[in-house]
Amino acid sequence: MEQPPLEQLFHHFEQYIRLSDELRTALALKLVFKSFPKGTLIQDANKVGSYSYFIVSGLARGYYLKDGKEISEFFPAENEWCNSPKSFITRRKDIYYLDAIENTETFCLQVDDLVELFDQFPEMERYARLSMGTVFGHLLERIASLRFSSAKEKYDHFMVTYQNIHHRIPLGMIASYLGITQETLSRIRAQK
Amino acid sequence: MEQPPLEQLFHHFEQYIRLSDELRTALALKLVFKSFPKGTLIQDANKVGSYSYFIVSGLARGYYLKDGKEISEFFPAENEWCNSPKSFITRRKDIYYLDAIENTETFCLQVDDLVELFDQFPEMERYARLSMGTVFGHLLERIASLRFSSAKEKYDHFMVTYQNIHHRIPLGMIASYLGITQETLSRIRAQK
DNA sequence: ATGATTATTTGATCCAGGTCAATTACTTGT
DNA sequence: ACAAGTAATTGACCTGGATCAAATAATCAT
Repeated sequence: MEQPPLEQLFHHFEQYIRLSDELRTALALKLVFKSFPKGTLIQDANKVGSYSYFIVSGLARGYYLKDGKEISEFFPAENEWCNSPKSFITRRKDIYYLDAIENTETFCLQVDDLVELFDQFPEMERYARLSMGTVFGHLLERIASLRFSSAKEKYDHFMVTYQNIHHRIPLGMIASYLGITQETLSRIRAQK
Repeated sequence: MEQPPLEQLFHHFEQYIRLSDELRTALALKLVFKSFPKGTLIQDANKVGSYSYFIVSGLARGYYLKDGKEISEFFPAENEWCNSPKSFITRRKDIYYLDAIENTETFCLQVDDLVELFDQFPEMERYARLSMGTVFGHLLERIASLRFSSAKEKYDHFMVTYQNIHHRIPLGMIASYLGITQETLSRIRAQK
């Protein structure tokens, strides 16, 4: 196997904080490189999600089951963390499954190790706060977009916010993400 | 005027971190007590929202305008922070207005002061990270609830998550929060 | 208290998008 | 390359909730 590209992850951190050599070393010791082939389950809703995965390459999906159907909720891609947020924070089970839409390479970090890092490196707290702020913004955007009245408006908004990766996500998943049926989405796409 | 009830705010902090005397003093110096009579604007979307308000008593509302109509987005109440999240973080204008649904008493904190606190007190970073986690969970809940199929389901979910304050929020605001018309909400309420 | 303003309810009509069903593309493994 | 499974499209029909309109109830200022 290749040398895992830790530099990519470090670069991500440095968008928020300056990484000391000590912190680099500590991170390198705790991160485990892990690959998920396309279609594989990354996180099972029946288990506590004690891991967070930094995606080096590939594309994942968070979803839950409603009336037996998979409802897609988010699509973490390269340079984003992928986890079951509530489960990771509260250390309890939550409703979210995660799976790999594409072959996905990740660095895996255990919640206990993260907590240790928080205790040892105050700048990690800062990183967490600032990067959460980014995700926070996305969530607010998402909430606003979900209330766009028409299916077309929702789809248009999706195409803008996910312009880099929308073509990598199957239609059915996009439909459930938008809260519309795939038939409707298919028709919206047709009439362009 | 009464002595502002700083203890209430300190108590809130202590749900996440232990407050040193130094941090208490620093907070006390930076927080400004401010009241908003019912109906008053707390934050104008045409200005950068450089303040965050900790609500001591009362009830507020975040909303934005869509096609000239007010769309309610969140209802911060006692012991919660009230701000225009994206504007506060990015220091740019955002779409959100905030107003007081009831007479509302707050402690006001300026973003620059908060940044100073982050630099001086690492435990403030931790507080921010942990309390953001709480709000994060609420947002995810909210996103899930917005996709409940029927208007009735959405309303039922609202009644559960806002069980303590739902009776204090006018029907029209609840309707826009749920993304349905007030007529529909009125009918749902009638048929119980 | 009283009129004026604002919020809520109730009724009638209509359409966007859901459901059900069948057909046509794509994938994927052998 | 082919069969089997999965994903996307297309068609016909129907319903939940939107819209428009008007009546009633609640709140507020004087």
